[in-house]
Amino acid sequence: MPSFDVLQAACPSRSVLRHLTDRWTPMVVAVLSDGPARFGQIRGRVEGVTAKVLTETLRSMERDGLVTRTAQATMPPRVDYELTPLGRTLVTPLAAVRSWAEQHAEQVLEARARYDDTVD
Amino acid sequence: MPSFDVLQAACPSRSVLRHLTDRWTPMVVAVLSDGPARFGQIRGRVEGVTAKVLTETLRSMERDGLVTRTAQATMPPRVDYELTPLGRTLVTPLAAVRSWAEQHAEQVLEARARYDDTVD
DNA sequence: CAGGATCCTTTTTGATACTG
DNA sequence: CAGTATCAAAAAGGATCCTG
Repeated sequence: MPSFDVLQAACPSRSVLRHLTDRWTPMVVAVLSDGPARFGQIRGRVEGVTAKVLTETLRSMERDGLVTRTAQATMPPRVDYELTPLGRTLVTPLAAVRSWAEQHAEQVLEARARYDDTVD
Repeated sequence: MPSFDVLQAACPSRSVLRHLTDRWTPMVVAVLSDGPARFGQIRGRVEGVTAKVLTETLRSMERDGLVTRTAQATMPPRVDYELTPLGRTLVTPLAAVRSWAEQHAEQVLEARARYDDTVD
């Protein structure tokens, strides 16, 4: 079995890492970790995403095998998204990073203020 | 104490998360987790970064209080970077994501192939 | 060696209007 | 409702040349 290494330029794991760290991916995973959700529900919880970008994010996640998309051709339409088993293995790692951001935001903000203060 | 939530548009933790998921940040953290390193060493291990972008990444990390920068005004100059205590708390979470990317790259690649195959 | 300064290309993200 | 299509803006990233 090949060993993947993100430090290597040509390693495919880089494109995987890239997607995981897309702007909205960690948030979408956070929302879907609570269970399946409809497009509009996701959009409502992830403040600030536009429909277009959310669609792109979900499409990319679907392509990578992280979520499933179930559409019902009713009127109005209803589309449900759900994490796949693979996607679920991502919940913990991404939650850790997201949680780090929330729990250390204060310290980072202070560090920035200090840095910007030292006008050197 | 305020509660930070990345799902909220105006929450400062979003900009923190944004930086953590910058293209090169997880890789730089991975390299520095082995101990302090010089600019050139980091650049050598993180394949593909240009000096300009690596400088920007390190500067941003320094501003956020994640690394320290120690310059020696010798000729040629020597600059060492090292994770701060705060930066060190980031090693595990980021390593988990990076590790996920490496360990599931194969599955993701397969999922992509399947998706692209289904030309629907 | 470690960068700063410029210029430029690519990638992402967003605003808006429209549709099955 | 859940998108798509277009257009525009911004941001990130990169190539190249220069310097203490």
